[in-house]
Order: sequence, then structure tokens, then C-alpha cells
Amino acid sequence: MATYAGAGKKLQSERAVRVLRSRILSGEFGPDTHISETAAAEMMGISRTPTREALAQLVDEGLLDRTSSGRCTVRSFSADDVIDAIELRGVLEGTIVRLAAERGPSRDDFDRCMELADLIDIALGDAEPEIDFERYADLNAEFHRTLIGLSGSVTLRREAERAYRMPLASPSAFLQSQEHLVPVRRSLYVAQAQHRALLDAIAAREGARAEMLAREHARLARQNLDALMQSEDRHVHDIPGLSMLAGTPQVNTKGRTQ
Amino acid sequence: MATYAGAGKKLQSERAVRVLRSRILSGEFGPDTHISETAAAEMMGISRTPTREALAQLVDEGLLDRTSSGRCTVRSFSADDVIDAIELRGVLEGTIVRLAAERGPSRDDFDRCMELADLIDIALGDAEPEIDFERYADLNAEFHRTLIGLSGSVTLRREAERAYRMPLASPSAFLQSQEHLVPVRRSLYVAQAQHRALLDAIAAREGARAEMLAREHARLARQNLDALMQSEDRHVHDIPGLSMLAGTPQVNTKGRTQ
DNA sequence: CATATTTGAACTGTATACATAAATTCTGCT
DNA sequence: AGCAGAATTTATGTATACAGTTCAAATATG
Repeated sequence: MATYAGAGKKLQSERAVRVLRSRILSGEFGPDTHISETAAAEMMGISRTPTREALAQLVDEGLLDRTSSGRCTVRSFSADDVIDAIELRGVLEGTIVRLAAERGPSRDDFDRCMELADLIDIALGDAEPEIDFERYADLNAEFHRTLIGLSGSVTLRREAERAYRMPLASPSAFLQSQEHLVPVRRSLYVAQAQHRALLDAIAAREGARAEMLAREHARLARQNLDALMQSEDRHVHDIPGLSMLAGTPQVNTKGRTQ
Repeated sequence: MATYAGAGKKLQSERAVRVLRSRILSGEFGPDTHISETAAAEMMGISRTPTREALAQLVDEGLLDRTSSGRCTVRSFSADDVIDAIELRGVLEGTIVRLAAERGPSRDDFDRCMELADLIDIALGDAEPEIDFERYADLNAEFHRTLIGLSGSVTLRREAERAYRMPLASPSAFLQSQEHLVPVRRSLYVAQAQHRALLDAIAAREGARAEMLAREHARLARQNLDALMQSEDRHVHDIPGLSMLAGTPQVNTKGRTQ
């Protein structure tokens, strides 16, 4: 099964990361699935060396666990893990916007944030006719990606980017599919109001307020998750579309089925 | 990244990480020094494969930069980088102790923290006769390592551990050498008082206060750094013992000197 | 029938070889 | 002498081969 090799043939290892990450997040490789170097390499039609590198990166990202003997298994996320990741995101974004307010934000990024806020307004629709969910998700993601560069600190930006890679902690984790967006439709307007307030606070150089607002923003995300869980069975695993969290044991990557 | 663990010299790649990190931190490889895979491998008497893995990890830790063409150079740290790293540490520790207070800390870790606080008291000496600096540094480091497990959140613990690996952001970064400890001798007592207050706040389940105290604790570290910089020339580079920050261009890893 | 043991397949860690891309050096020309 | 360009040399990315270890199935044993 040598997948189309002509894709992004820049670096095999990067392509491997994307392929594996996507398969894990899609739930194709369920929790505790053992992913072997040789099998994964064979599957992707590349050698073990770049595959090894890709697995190491995914372990670092937290998507894979590494056993004592060096084997890689898909990490199983609990509801607490997701909550903590959202908490972390709120704290990091809060710190970044506080510093941005205190030190003065980088002009370009700030302007871009304002611009994105305007675009989000449009996507949400003035009179709430019909929301362009897909566009909203894209814009929201870019807003947050731009936001974390606002302080000018590479250190904090790095950490925030890393936090964003954590499944479900990303600003638009379950804002991807319309299926999840519709139930929390009203909260999107609240979130947008928070975006505006955040930018205001930064412009006014009110660091403490900016930090507080960012945390509140993350709290909203958590509330949405809680609401989804309440309606679905009180377990993250059961939220449709978040199959990566499913507890279903999976077959090995290897063909050795059963 | 499962760098830790007792895996002594079993894995060549881990040994390589330790060797390279130590050489970078010691200043042997100054900022912007190019570290080549082949040269580094040859130097350590191992092959390129584990060396490659080690370099990737150090890039991830932030000790090395990777150029567009894949080359690795020693990162040059600015004073701002250090300040941001300390800020990050304070924020992460603050979040962890807040959650520990809110959710209830893990009993074992909390007891160990109390124990360590007692030991630090002893190391500092009751009547301030003479401080056992080396022991203090060890105990302080362990105190903080234990602290970041207190919330029971693996996610936050991971991030904090990562932050600790950042040079100078570690709780005892410049508390390693007596040379730096003596000038800030008096602040060690303040820090210890903060440790106690922090544990009190957690025991009393006062999350907000615990978070505030943790941030104050980090602020003290920054003040110490500022004081050191003031007395040394206003540049991190010039603080003795922190040669990793020195701006002196270094020879290549390769033997091709001059 | 359950448990301990052995045996074999599979996987990871490491080394080496090869190809491609980058960088430096050398040479020729202006 | 200075600059441009080509050739050489070096470094990275990838593939493959080999050794030690781990895991698991199958067999033997009480």
C-alpha cells in the first residue's frame, strides 16, 4: 500500500508526521494501538529512518506514548487531559496577551488580529441569517495563531504552538465540524465579543484585564466541551467525531489481523 | 520526551543528548556554532543515527536552532529570552499549584514537598552560620520537580518539565555555582519563606493565593537575575559562569581549527 | 485444566552505504 | 585585484543491513 508518493516530497519525515497524526486523530489508530516502526514505514512506502523521526516527534507532541522498551502506542486521552489542555491554553494565551499589553504588541500582528475579528464578524453574519461555520473555524484558528505571536516572545510562542497541537486544546478543536458547532452556535457570538474585548484591553495596555479575558475565553471552550459531554453521555469518548478518544481497542498496524 | 528515566548508558542517543547539552551549556560550543551530525558523531564515537536523534531533541528543547537547510547551530540567548523563560515557569508553576489547591494535591508529593522544605531549612542553617550551597541547590531543584507533579495533571507536568530544561529558567539555574549564590544569599531565605507560604496556601485549598505566590516566587528569580546583570554589565552574556550565553564565536566541531 | 517454560518471530537500536543538495574553494576572466 | 562561476568537498536525508532484546505463542508439565 504505497500511498501516493508524489505528495509533499520535501521531507519524508514531515510527510510521515502528517500522515500518522491524521490517522491517529481520525481515530483510525485507536488508543493503545501499537504502532511499529517497520509496519508504519512499510505502510507509507518509506524506510524506517524517517518513520522513526516521525514517531519521535509524535511522542513529543503527546499523541503517542513510549513504553519502556521503546515501543510506541497511541495515547488514550481522558476527559481530564482535555480539560487540562484547555486550561493550559488559557494560561499561555493569557500570559502572552498580558505581556503584549505591557510591552506593547507587535504592530503587524495586532492589525492582523483586528482584521480577522472583522472577518469573523462577517462570517457570523450581522443579522444571524446563516453562519458560515467552515469559514468561521478557519478564521478563528488564524486569529489565535496570530494572537500568540503578539507578545514578540519566541519562547512563549513556541509553547503556545505546542499546546495548540494537543488534540482538543486547539482553539478550534471541536469547532471543526458543523456537527459540533451547531449546538454551541450562540457561544460563538460570546467568543467573538471576547475577542474584541481582548484586543481592546491590549490596545489600552491593560495587561491584567487582557489576561483575565483570555482565561475567560478558554473557560468558554471548556463550558462548551462540558455541555457536549453532558448531552452525549458524560464521556469524551462518546462525542461523535472525536473518535480518537474512543476506547475501542484497535488492530495492529501490521496485517496480522485477529 | 522521555529523556529522563534511569536509562543510564543503555541508549546511545540519550548519552549523546547529555554530552552535547553539557558541552553547549558549559559554553564549549558557543552561540552560532555549527554542530554537524558527522562531526558530532565522530567526536562521540557513535554513528550518525543516534546523533541525529540527539540533535533533533536539542532543537526541540530550544538549545539548538535549525537552519532552513537542516543544519544545527547553537542558539544564542538574549536577556529577554531568559526573562520570558522565567515568566513562563512562574505561570506554569502557578497554574499547577492553583489546580493542586482546587482539586486537592496528591498526598505523597505534598508530603515530600513538606519534607524537602524542612531539609532546605536545615541546609540554610538556623542561625545563618554557613549555608551549604550545593545541598541547597539540589534540594531546591527537587522541591520544584516535586511541586510540578502536585496537580496530578500529566499535561501540565510535561510542560513544566520542558520549561525547566530551558537554560536559566530552571528553578536553580544560576543557583548552581556558589559564585552566583553568594551575592543573592539573603534572597534564599525569602524564597524559602515563599515555599512555606505556597504549601500553606495549597493545604488551605486557596488556589488563587497559591498561584499568586508562585508567580511572586518566579519574580524573585528574575530580580536576582536583574541584580546580577546590573552588577556585571547589563548583559547576560557577561555574567561569569553563564558562558553559554557568551557572544564569542566558536570554532567548528570539526577538527579543522584555524 | 491451569501454569510454567521454551522457542521463535518481531521489533527496536545502531551502524553503514548511497544519493542529493549545499557550501566552500579554486580558477579563470574582466 | 576583484568578482563570477564551476568543481570539489562536505553535510544532510534516506535506505538497508545487522545485532540484541522483547514479546507472544506454543508446548510441556504439575
